[in-house]
Amino acid sequence: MSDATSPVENEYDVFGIQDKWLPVWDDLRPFASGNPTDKRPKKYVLDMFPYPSGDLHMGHAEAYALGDVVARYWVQKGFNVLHPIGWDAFGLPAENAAIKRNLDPRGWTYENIEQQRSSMRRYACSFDWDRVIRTCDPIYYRWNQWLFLEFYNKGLAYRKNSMVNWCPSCQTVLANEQVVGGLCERCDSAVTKKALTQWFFKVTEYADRLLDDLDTLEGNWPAKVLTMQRNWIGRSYGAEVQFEVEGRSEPVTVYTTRPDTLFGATFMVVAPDSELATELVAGAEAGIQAEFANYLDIVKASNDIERLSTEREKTGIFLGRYAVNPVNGERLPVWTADYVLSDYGTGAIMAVPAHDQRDLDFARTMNLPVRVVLETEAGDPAVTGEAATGEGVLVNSGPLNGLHKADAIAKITEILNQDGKGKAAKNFRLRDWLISRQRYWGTPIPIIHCDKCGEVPVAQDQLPVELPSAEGLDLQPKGTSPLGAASDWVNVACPNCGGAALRDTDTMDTFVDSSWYFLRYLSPTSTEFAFDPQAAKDWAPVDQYVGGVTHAILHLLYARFFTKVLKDLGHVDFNEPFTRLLNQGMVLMNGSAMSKSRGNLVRLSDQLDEHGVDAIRLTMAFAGPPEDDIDWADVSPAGSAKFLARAWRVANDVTSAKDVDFASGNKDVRKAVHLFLREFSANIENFKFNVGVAKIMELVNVLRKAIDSGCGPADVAVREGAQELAKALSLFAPYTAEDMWSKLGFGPGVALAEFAKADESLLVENSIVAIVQVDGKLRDKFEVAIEISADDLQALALASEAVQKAIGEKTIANVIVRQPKLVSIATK
RNA sequence: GCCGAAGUGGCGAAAUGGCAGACGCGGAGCACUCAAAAUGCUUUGCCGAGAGGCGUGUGGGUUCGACUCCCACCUUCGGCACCA
Repeated sequence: MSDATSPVENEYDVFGIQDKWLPVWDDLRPFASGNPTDKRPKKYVLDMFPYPSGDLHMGHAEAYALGDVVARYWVQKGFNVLHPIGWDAFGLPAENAAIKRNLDPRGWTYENIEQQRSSMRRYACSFDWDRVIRTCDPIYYRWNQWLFLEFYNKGLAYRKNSMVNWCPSCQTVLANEQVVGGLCERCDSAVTKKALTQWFFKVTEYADRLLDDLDTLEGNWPAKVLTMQRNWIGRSYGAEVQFEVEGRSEPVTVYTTRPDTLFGATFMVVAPDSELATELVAGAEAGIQAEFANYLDIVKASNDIERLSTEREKTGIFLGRYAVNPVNGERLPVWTADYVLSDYGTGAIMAVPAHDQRDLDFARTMNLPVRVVLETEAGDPAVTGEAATGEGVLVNSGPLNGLHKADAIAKITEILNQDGKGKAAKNFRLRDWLISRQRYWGTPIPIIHCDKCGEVPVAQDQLPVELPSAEGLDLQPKGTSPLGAASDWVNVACPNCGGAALRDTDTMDTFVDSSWYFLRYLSPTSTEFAFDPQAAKDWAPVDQYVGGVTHAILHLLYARFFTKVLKDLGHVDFNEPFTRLLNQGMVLMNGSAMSKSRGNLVRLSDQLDEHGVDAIRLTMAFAGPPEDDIDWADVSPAGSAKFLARAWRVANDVTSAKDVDFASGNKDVRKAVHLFLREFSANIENFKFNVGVAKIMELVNVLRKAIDSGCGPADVAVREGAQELAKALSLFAPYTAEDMWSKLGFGPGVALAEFAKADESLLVENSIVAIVQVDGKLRDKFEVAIEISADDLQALALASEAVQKAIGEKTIANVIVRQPKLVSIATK
């Protein structure tokens, strides 16, 4: 044992304190939240759970550093904070890695989880380790299956055949949300379309609520995320209009947002891959049928990348059929073209080339007529090639003539309604969520297919439907689920009739797992509930969610959808899962995302070995606003380490005894400490972590100066400051803070030490520096009493030599006095 | 193309409409040292010897006063992208 004067005890030893405190915390368990007698108010702080693909990286380090600031802050504000962690453990990367290395995805996944868990412990994350969940555990995914059946029984899970997104490389279908710019989110292959029977969740039934409830999150979620969600849901208002088609008994319904332009329709277009197109062309002459078949082949083969290429020529063919405009009886040729989508609206449109750019482009390509029905300031669309989409007055439109756009929409909708030819309607860009996947490493869908009985849900008491062992299964992607080959597993007796039946062999999209995991943390081991309803009442919804903006649409939309369904099913009593959301930025290196192929990868473990955990965490928080990206090339972990040593020395230099009354301490130092307390809280609560750290640095500078050249290390105000410093630093640098706390004479657990309240009586100012501006420019400043009168302040300002000089020959036009802070003089 | 956000020193950044550049990185200088490292202190927007002037993407506007509010433009980034 070294004594108190040995150099080792008086030096800041970054790695020594890590080794010293880690085992102490393991025993102390400061962040356990499960004590039922805990009377502190509750707060639920949640970090997005990681995918276990290897060890933690710099991005995790930023996310968990910032999430920890929030979680630790509320603990030290006296709250019982629930801050859990788990693993989003199912999914393609594990499966692909398993195939590549010829391993079971299980082993790979659990090894990575252990690796990450150990790194999180070292990183001093303030997680409650009693509540860990892993979505690939049967005890977890059993409840995915339960939820699926809840949805199924409500009619919210259904199976249908449709054209779906297909990734030819992953050999699986993808949800709309997983197609990014026409590419597979996971592997960047060009996504194509394929007709398949797949499971969907009926998100569209909740489209209105998902959109409207975003208003309740205003101010608490980043505006950017709210906008992205609104755009994604994409609600539009318009009308459905019925067109008779010659030779067809049923009219064809089209959707339009511009029913006011109905008199300007000059043709109709149906989506080539729609049933309607196939049906209509069947009644056409043979030549057209052949042409159509050819066109449809071309359309099906094209992927989204080709479709997205800009300035693409419009293509399409005439179907040889005619529709009738319901308002004027005109015959409109019916075309098919791939610019009309089969899965939006009704898959058929009325084309008004004068007032819709796409219709105009098509009309000009195919030499179809263009008729203006809305007079605007723009030129003739047929000549300029620019559709007139602005405001104007209706012409050539019978009863609508002379009306403005909005009035015309109302009027025509009314007319159509009366005549039974149409009605007001709305549409969404949002599509139903395709949740089945043709891969192994996911939650089996708890449905049994029986030739006699059809889809039969697995009984509740038969859950979970456990994923069979991967042993002996060929996981190579081949377009159908590998589970189909597990014959012992697939072949079952129908629960209904007892006859031979087959299990559904698809697995669920892993976004199902993450859509409700925040509830599972509340009772992570329950075999009775997905989540304990009482615990949900106590803790949910999440007060503060922290995670990357990459999940701005998919995960957050799905989790919001689940929450609304669970509310309707009576399982929760709130509408929105995440009350407040913080999106942290990314960690870059030299301006771009880190990657092995770019050669700019910075390894977290290397950084931790070089600078220590605390310096890395502090650097993450201090680099800038949390929403902004951090370029690791621009920041200085060495500078952070230097600062931590400086802070540590302050605590080490304190010589006064603990448990003293601070009232006798140096007034100036005390004032600085209490001003710090006030500002620091505000900064943290407003996510200005970088400014909060700057305030800590200022406090250290004040204390350093007080010790070296002020009141000295024995003054109790220095102790007061050092104690609050250790507490505040604990949010960013838990090891250093714990060691400082120990130097100050306390037992382990600075993370549980509550902040002192700012003593406002110490912050009362009796003088202030007043400033004087002449024509908006600062010309003088001087100290004045806080209660100075406006007249006195003005007199002082005008008497100032510098002010006189600035005014010079000019005459004073106006003097504004804001006592005691400011005098503003305007001249002319 | 449409929607949105952002432009402040050499760099990361701060600033309820009221002292622009807090805090830090980097730089310069000094002290301690035989020396170096570490540490501490001073200094550091630009131009100018100085007085002083100029400065928050550009141009206007509102205001006694604008990084902050309004309009237009430029640039960068993000989202959506044939959604009728």
